[in-house]
Amino acid sequence: MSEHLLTWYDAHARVLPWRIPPGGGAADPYRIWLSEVMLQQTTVAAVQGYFHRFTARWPTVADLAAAEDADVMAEWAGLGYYARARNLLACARAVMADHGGRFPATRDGLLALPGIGPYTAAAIAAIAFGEAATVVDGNVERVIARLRHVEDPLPAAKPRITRLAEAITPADRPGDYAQAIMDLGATICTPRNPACGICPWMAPCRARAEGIAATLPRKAAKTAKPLREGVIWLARRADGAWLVEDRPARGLLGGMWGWPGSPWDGGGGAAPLTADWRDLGEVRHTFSHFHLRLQVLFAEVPQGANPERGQFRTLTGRELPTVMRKGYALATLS
DNA sequence: GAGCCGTGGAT
DNA sequence: TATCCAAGGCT
Repeated sequence: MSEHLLTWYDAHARVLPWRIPPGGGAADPYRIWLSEVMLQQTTVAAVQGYFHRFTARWPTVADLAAAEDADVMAEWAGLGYYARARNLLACARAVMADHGGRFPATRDGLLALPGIGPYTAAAIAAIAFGEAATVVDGNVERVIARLRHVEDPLPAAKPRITRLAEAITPADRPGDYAQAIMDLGATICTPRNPACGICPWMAPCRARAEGIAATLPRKAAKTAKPLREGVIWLARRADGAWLVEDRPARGLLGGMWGWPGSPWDGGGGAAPLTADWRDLGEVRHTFSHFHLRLQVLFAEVPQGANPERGQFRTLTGRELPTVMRKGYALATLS
């Protein structure tokens, strides 16, 4: 069965910057690792530019390990899930300090590194090191649920789906097979309107036979996102610098810069300094688990301004996470 | 196991 | 406008 999928992949593999062609030569574990971390819960289109900028600025794992934290966080800004960037640095430094500058060549060895979980470890082991490790991402969950007619809802069905995926993972061409089954999910076996008519696995697919392919996999119902509200204060000094503060190292937007603000509980708060604050309106943003509405207050402040919190920094806006960029855009465009 | 953790594009 | 969801990991 895998032969059929690989034949399809040989003809339809997408060309991506971090990918080697089907049957191609040795992959660079650093580039595979970097791309896989960036691609966690993130689309190919969103990753492309970031991957180019990171590899141009830090061509090797040694370069990245030696980088300043703030530079890496600023380069990651806008891509989301910022714990990935913190773990990226921790992982690069662990590779240098504990592994002689080379990534572990096995799934189990990779799994011990920060930011590398079951999926990413299997992907690197298969693609960069030729280990017949089984990748189970969202694509594979969907493909296997349909192929093997798994009606139990996710995430409870994940262990069973993993076992079913392992049972059909071939020993031949592990890296190509891993990318092939994910490509199948991304381009043919899609969530809404799967193109079963041109699928290389149409014949063995049990959900297709039952006529319920598009309804699988089933998923547990999600809870509604609550609305949180707060205020942010954007102060621009006479020299053009902006008042920003370092957010706590962990948690939401951890390690990133942000505007001084109230707690996001609707209760208001105190401005970071006394000034003639002007109401610019509001910005809205949706995070993974809540909606946010922020009132934006803006003030021009003198060069000698002495705020109670934060530091004045020269900004382009691109160093900021997206929700903070929205405030910056409101202030600079008005 | 379940909640936390971003963002932008598609529908 | 609301929802889904994309090469998940950590606690």
